[in-house]
Amino acid sequence: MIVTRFAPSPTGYLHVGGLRTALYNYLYAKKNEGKFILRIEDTDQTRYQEGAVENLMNSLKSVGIEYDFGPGKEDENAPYFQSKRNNIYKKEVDKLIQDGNAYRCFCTPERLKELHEKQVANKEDPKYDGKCRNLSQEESDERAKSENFTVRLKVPETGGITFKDKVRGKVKIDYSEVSDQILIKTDGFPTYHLANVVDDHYMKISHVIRGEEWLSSLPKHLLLYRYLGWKAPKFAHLPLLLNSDRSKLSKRQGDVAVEDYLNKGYLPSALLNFLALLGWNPGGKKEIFSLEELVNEFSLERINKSGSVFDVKKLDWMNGQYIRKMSDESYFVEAKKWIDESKLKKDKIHIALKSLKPRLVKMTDIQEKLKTFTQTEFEINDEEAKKIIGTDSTKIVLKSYSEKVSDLDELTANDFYSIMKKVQNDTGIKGKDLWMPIRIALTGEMHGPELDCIVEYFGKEENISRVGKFF
RNA sequence: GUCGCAUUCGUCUAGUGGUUAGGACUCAGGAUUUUCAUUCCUGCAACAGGGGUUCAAUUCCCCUAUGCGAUACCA
Repeated sequence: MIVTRFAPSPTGYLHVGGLRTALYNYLYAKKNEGKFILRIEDTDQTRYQEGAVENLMNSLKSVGIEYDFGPGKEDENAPYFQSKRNNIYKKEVDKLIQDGNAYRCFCTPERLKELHEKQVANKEDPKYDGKCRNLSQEESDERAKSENFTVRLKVPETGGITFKDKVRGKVKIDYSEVSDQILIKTDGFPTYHLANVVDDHYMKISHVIRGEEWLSSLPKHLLLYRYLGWKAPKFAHLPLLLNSDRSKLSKRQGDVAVEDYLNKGYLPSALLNFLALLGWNPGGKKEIFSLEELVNEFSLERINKSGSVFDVKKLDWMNGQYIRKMSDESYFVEAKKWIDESKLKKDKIHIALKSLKPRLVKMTDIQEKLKTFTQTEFEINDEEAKKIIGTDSTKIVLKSYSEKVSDLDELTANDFYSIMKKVQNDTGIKGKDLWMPIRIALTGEMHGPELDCIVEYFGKEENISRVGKFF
């Protein structure tokens, strides 16, 4: 049984990099008919943020990534908050200490800081010097009664470990590079390393798919599995998402929160598609994939090794593709979330919306572009437009147009073309000189949606009144 | 500093011991469109550098450079 998990710490919002990690875990589980778990890693009390968990879960939900087990979906492996699993960690740590694979450390933060500075100054590897490593059982027990202490992992002094990563292949790290990691903090909470290994074991995680920043600490994790007598899961370390200058994707250079992108009018499906292809691809020339297709195509073998730049331009393009690909019905539903319907003519709202469909990059663009239809007063700002609207030829066209529209009972897109034909015949004016005056008189702009949509939207009376102002 | 990982057009990427190194985004040009957008076509543009191995290396090995990550009582 394939079981994967996404294990974020609730420090604020869901990062797009986190979403990609979640997505890969989800895809791999679903592809193999396994389970996908959400676990909240909230062992650092100092970083706790009000509402962060809700925010995280909302973001996941709104992009359509659903977990099989996790907060609110408990099974026998619950709870899914690390802060509520302390008794489990305690038990395992006691075992580690008893077996001599971990030890209490009574060093103060001050001493540790001093040690670190000294090592850096001497150009030594900064790592714990092992002062408390060989304390006798009696001394350790005795001091534990009155002193604060942490618990450290006893890393072998010699040798090393070679492990296989599903993405990187063989990686070799010497134990001399690995410090005696703190497993339990003075406040009694476990560090990531311990909690992670213990939880992954008890939650029967088969594949750990996580960011590359964890690759270097894998020896510690593997050591824990060994000391605890557990079989380690398979590991896949993902390449990082980068800013355009190739630094780690950060808030300073643009949006990183999933909710920011959603609020800006990127469609969840487009965001997921885009993210999926950052660091993975199925090999063909196809680029647009539904979530279902991603599930079918996904494989760990095709994950790239190097970091990828998050290019918003490409996301923009992809979002546009998704908007255009939508059926009109679902597009209307989506579009209505982004507009103030009361400003539009109820019976003609779909005419306006549809004319905008090929013109949108993000759903938020719709508000601005709708102005063509909603504004009742406008000034002509474009110099060329001003020139065109003032010519005699324009006045002739508009007058003729107005007269012909007046003869109609109703003005539809179809009528519009036959009317324009007549205007052309009567005035002898054609091409740009014929069409542009109508557009400018109606909208004040040189550019915009298809004229027939605009004309039909406004209807007979408004066409006459708008055009009438210019001759 | 040390250790680890990485390196194909500006960006995302495909690919191979012998290829005109392919696609997508961006950009430029063109076609369609009464405008803009869409759509379509064309073009620009890459195997980090140096050594090996080999008849042949972008592809395999080593070194260098560069980038990133780790080196926390953060995850």
